[in-house]
Amino acid sequence: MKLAAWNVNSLKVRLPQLLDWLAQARPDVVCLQELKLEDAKFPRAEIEAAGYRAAFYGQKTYNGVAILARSALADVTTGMPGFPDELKRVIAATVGSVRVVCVYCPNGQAVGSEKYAYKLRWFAALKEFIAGQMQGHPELAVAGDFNIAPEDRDVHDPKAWEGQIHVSEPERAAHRALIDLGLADSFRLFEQPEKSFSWWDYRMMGFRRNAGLRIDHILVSAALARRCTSSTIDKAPRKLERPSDHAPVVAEFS
DNA sequence: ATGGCTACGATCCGTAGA
Repeated sequence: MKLAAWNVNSLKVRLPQLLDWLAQARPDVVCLQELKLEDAKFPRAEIEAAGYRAAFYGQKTYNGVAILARSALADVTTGMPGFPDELKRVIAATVGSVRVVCVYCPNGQAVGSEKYAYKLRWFAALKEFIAGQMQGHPELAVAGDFNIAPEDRDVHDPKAWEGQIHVSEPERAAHRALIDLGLADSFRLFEQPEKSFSWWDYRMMGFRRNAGLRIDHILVSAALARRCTSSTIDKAPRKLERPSDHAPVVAEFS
């Protein structure tokens, strides 16, 4: 099974790139973030014509998540129980024996801001939600845009970013709390090139300078980690005209 | 000098992202 996560930064704008990428990469399951469209405008026909079923949870302008799969999506849930949120950030579904949780974690804007406090509250709720999901689902993946670079090696310029949003210690502690539930960062199960990132700023020629962050992750339970045969970042779509600022991350399982 | 793009929905600028 090939599982991917991609923040497309507007599904409307990126749909042609997504369809091309699905045809080339042929993932079995794809977690999408930042659809930026309401459910009535979800391009269901195009996605189905590409061979995928879809569960989606969208909203206008901001946020919005979806799970695409070549086989059936069962037990679809949206949001997190116990954490009412108007922002559409979480959708989960079972594909085969694997529970897939697709997340678009809050950005946080700036350390100390109201949005930062919301980000930390949100991650506390995510930890509880995932702990619950793990109860009934030994094979579990949490995939998406976490908006946290877990370690300095996930940051192009750790000095410049020190203490900033995406790398601050409370954010990294929130990420570690997920790992401590018994999840593994699939990317770090394997030897990886130095300076591997999944997001690059549109400004300042960020991609050309490889001035990026690794903030998109596929976290896997122990049972799934044992089956994981690769975990990579596909930079090809970031090189296209009018790209998303995020690249897809991809993990394969035996 | 702390912004520089991009997307969006509102107008030709503000909000948000990361």
